[in-house]
Amino acid sequence: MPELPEVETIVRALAVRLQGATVTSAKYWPSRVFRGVTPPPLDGAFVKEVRRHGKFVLIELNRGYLAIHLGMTGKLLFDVPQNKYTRAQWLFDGLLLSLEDIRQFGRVIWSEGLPEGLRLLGPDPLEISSREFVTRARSHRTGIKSLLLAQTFVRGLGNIYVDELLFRASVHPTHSSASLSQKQLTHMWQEMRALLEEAIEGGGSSISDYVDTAGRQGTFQREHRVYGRAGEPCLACGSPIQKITLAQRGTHFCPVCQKV
DNA sequence: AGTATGACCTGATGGC
DNA sequence: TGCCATCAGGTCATAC
Repeated sequence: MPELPEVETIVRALAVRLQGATVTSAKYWPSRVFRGVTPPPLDGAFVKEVRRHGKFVLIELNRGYLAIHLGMTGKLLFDVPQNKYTRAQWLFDGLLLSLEDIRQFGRVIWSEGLPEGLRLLGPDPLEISSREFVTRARSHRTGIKSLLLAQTFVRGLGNIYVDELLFRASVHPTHSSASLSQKQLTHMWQEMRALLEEAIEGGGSSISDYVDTAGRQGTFQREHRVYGRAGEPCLACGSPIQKITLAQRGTHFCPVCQKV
């Protein structure tokens, strides 16, 4: 479900309410999200900082790091009662935070240092320089869509925003990354920043599951130009948006505006 | 290094 | 109403 803009929206809300708070209690229900390793109770630990690391919500406590990945259907919600999809609950000075995850593709990682799985990710799309983006992209010879989806290339993009980005950059999803010109990649870098900033501004995209910590939907789905618009006219040229399967992911693009 | 495929989970939707 | 297939904001692991 959530990609960079959705996680950023969640993290901003968490930061406001959790900064400096103390964990009163923590409860974990057995589920796949822990991958066999349940975090310790954490009673008395306090929150130093909450930030986003790619698609991970990272809660830095004085004793270590709680990293939460929401997978496809994960939600972090304030003040909701426990239900059959509740995987964890934390009480922060009387404020209840619940992790719900229907499909259990999400993950909760506890580590005293920054978890290795996070350290191995590529640079943040909002922090990478244009030069580095161009250099890195040209050092691979895979298709541009699969490269942008690889969290080791840049951390935080997912299926929606990659499709939207490639449309804005007028690049076909299967175009080889190595053979994109410097000009094309620089343009893509600019569009990437603009897209993500607009999406954060809109509170992310809600297609089916995504809601913020207050249970509210995002609004950026209204601005999608190709994602979920198969068969509808391209907003630039009018030809029908095409949907194909690439790397088992639904891929939306305009066959006229996005040439190989 | 790349790509292709299936696995992991549960629910919603559409066709018959 | 029921059954079946397909699809879904994401990784992983394995095999060529």
